[in-house]
Amino acid sequence: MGIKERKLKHKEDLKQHILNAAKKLFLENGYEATSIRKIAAEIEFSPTTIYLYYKDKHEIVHALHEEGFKILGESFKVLAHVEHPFERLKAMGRLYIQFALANPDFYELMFVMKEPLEHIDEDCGWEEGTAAFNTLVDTIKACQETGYFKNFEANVFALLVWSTMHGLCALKINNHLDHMVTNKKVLENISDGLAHTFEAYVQMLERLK
Amino acid sequence: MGIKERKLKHKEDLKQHILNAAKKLFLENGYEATSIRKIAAEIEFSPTTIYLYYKDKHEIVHALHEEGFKILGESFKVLAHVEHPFERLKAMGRLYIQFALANPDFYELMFVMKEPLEHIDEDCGWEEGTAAFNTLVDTIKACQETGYFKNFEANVFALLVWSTMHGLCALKINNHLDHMVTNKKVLENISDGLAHTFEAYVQMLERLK
DNA sequence: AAAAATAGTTAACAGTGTTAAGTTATGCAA
DNA sequence: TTGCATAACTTAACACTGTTAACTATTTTT
Repeated sequence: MGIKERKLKHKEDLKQHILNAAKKLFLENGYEATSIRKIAAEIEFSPTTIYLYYKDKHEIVHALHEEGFKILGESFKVLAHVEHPFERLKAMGRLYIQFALANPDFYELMFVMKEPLEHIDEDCGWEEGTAAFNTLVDTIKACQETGYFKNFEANVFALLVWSTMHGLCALKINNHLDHMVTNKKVLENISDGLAHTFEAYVQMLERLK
Repeated sequence: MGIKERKLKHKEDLKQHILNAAKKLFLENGYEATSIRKIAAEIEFSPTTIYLYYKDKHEIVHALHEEGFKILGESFKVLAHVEHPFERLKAMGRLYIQFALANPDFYELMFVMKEPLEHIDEDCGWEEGTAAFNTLVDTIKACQETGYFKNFEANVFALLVWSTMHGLCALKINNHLDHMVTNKKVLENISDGLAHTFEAYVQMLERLK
């Protein structure tokens, strides 16, 4: 009983097993409560065993961060079926917010925390993020071809759009919006859902035709 | 020598003394390296003494977070001398970025981390943040009176502006922009300085007249 | 002078990431 | 089959973290 069937034949299996346990704890209890020791307990191995498969905690959290991008990428797949560029951009924004609200811990790992990116493959770049950003740039460019955002450099404009979305999501997730709702009437509708604010943003972008 | 002149007559003095030590360590070595024990060592007191003046670490980091708002508020004072609302809005943005880049650790404490806001005065609200946001709202309203941002609810629009600025600063500070500069030509100018991107944003806002 | 309140300390608990050294089991050559 | 090297895993420890209970020494009040 205590010592379970740990006949995971290949190394890769256990490596994945560790990651799954980490993911489970991460989703259930958040980042804070996901320690090496708890991951070890979850898979019924000694804490040090984990270091045979992952260099350090950074590497685990980086792997989780990649998992997050898989989830986001998966939800972005539907965008291929949205013909009109601006509609695609809007849908992208909605999916982004949706992802952030549904997976706040993953969002933090992917876009807020610096831990996953530091000490991991020296200045090798941030592939996942760059890829996601490039699809945004492409969409912006497509929008420009239909008359939107004229006279803007696509990359810079994409960064602005992303920043707005990220700022919105980050402030919401870190409770900075909710903590501001003392002025009851003033900000009530804002932090209710981001949907309302997002629609105003769309309206704003629409004026840039 | 070892036991220095610890004749800080009043309690408040030592409380401030602790905060100054915390601030020093915080500025020198960042948040990670600012532990209760190190603060205690800095002021040559026992770690537990700190708990006689601050309930827990949250309270200290909250006090630091307030210090940050004092610095930002100080730099915002010059805005009173900027007559034209839109010019004032632009100046505000520049000062915000300037503050974020000059005091990244404070910025993180004030707008990124949730630690300073949780477990501190239950749902009592975020006075500092709310106050700062209100001055933004006022400026937006003033802009609207001179023809800008018509048909937008001031609060919502202010949140959008803040989100963009925050997104930009947060991504920059957390190195998410720099880690994306693998596509050398594409993003070179972007993460160089935020100034360029900010100017594009101003240009964008100007079109909403 | 005795009692009470104040200020600060030591020692400990329970937790963290991480590493060096030791153990056990596995597979392979002689 | 025996002997041995290597891989897989564990135990014990280090140096930290925030935090608390219990203790001491000093000052103030009665």
